[in-house]
Amino acid sequence: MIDPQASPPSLTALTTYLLSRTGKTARSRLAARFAERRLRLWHHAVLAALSDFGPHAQRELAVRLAVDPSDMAKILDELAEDGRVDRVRDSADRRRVTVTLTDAGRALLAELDAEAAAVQEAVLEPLTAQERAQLNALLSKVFTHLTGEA
Amino acid sequence: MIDPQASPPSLTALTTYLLSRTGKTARSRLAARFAERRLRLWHHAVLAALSDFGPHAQRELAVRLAVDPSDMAKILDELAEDGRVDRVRDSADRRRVTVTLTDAGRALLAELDAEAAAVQEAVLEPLTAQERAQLNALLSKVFTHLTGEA
DNA sequence: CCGATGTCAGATCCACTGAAATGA
DNA sequence: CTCATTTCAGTGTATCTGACATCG
Repeated sequence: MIDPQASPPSLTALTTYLLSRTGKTARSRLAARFAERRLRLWHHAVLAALSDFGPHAQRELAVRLAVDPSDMAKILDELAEDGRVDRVRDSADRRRVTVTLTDAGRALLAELDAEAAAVQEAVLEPLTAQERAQLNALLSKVFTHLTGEA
Repeated sequence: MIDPQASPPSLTALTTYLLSRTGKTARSRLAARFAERRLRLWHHAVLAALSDFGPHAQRELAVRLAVDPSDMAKILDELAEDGRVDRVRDSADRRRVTVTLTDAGRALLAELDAEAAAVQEAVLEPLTAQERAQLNALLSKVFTHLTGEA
């Protein structure tokens, strides 16, 4: 019986193929966990951005995360509904809305970070600590290259 | 002026986040090239599997590539329409269809392989040959782990 | 059982509205 | 001061894809 899982060698020889496949698996595993909370990966990204960089105008958030502004509005709707973020109309420029992380948002972020760490642990399980550090360094180089050139 | 591209550090510290992002970029770049030929990534995967392993029953192809059998039918429709594969009814078991790569299919595969190599070169550009080998080895470990456990 | 067709949900993208600021 | 233009948040929609389900 042939192993039905065996991928074509000419594809697995491609580093970008491995990158796509493993990345997709990691992504979908985390998405499945978030879905149990009725959340998506963007919710995590938004909370992380607010935590790392402080309050944002809504549009800045969209630009920073490379999300369509219209989609950002929906994401923030959902977060605001559960009290994870505050949306405050700017008094100087009344078109703008400043988005702030609430305590409940910080609490949620901590939980989502833990989920992400758990998924990462499962995905990188066969690697030693040193190998994980290597992998992270290599991917960082590639990531910086890709985001910087655009 | 704040760099609008800067991703949240708490996300870029996650190896799985880097995996997802770089994998998605690589995937979508290649998909964009294929789209100019009115092809998708699955077409490449199917041709590669046929080239690596020889003729398949349609269902084996679907299992091997982890594609839903109903979706495999559509992919093969499109490849057969352009004469890239032959679908032959098995004379012994007339329910089964054996899929074979044609010469035109082999020619297309060579072109798609070249496209994939070009995208990979662009993505991995900042890495030395040694680093690329390291990255491939690490990802192979992770990939084998992920596909083997499921 | 196998292949084919159809349906559904999710994500991305794009066009548009209304309010508010800006500048000629 | 007025009018055209631009920017912003928010709504709605078109499209594409992948997963699923039903039919022959």
